[in-house]
Amino acid sequence: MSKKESLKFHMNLGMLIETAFRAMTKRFVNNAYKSGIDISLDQWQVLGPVWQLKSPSQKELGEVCLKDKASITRTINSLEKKSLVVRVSDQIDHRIKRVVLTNLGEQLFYDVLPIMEKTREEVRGDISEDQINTFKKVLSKIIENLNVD
Amino acid sequence: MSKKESLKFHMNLGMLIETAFRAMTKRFVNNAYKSGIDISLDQWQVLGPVWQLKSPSQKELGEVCLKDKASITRTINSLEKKSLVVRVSDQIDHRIKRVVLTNLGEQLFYDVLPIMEKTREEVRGDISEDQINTFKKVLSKIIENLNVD
DNA sequence: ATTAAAAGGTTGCGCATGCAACTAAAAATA
DNA sequence: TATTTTTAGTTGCATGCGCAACCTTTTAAT
Repeated sequence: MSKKESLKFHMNLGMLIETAFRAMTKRFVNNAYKSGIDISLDQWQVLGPVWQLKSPSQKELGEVCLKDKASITRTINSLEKKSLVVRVSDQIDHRIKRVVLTNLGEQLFYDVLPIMEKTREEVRGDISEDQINTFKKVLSKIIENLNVD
Repeated sequence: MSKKESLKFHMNLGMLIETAFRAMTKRFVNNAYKSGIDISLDQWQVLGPVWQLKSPSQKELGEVCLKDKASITRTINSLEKKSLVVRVSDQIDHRIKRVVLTNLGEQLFYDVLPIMEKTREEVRGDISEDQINTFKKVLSKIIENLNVD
């Protein structure tokens, strides 16, 4: 067993999850970078739902992305700075700001899709469908276990 | 299916991992807090190895904890500020700083152990041993898939 | 022995998170 | 209608990560 493997062997569940998560994030950002696209994971996590939901409010985005409203505010700021989205005040309810994709944002969205897919394949590698399913089931179970609500 | 469940249903692998990881971290910190102990996950992740390795260098800590040396520096700063560890220059190699537990640090270590264990049990809930094993195997596989080295 | 290269740590920068306090607008209540 | 409560979003603060530049000490090369 190599030194690296031995280390991994001693990792507990928490460290394994953290390591896997960071590696996945890094790989995605890196794959995008190699395609000349500068986008962070959380920006992508927000951009997707903006495309999908068609000018959602920031609150809706927060719910779908499972993110703090403060985080949404800041991510939208970044996306706006890059001219990928714009904020539009809701005509009826002036508290609400709707987030709308620009042409540039839509373009980028379509450019990132295959990168996302490629990353997904790299992550899965040759892990069997069965194992992936159990894996997801366990993750959901863990989340459920920790959900007090 | 409740709204929350429906959301979870649509989460992809990455989001599941992220959510689970954050929930676990939060639960650990919270359990510690409820026992009157103020410690963050990463502080604990470093404190453990300090106890286990007996005055390791910061470099060694970084390797075991899978953390950036910059992160180690800052975490040690925090731990030192709390008087849980001290830095001691290596007598032979003056570049190296060894991290040593204080009595207070050792005390806290022993106090946190059962909290760690409790958190672990809460995370696992009634997930079967088999499923946990597959789960870990998949995580290791993912990490391996993304490890270029 | 002198110079060059490598190793251990620290610091600064950009970015992301969570929490709490705050503003403005809308809804509920009296 | 006037007042209170709730809701959507923003901002400030503390915390953590990763990367790159930097300092100091040690090791390697010539």
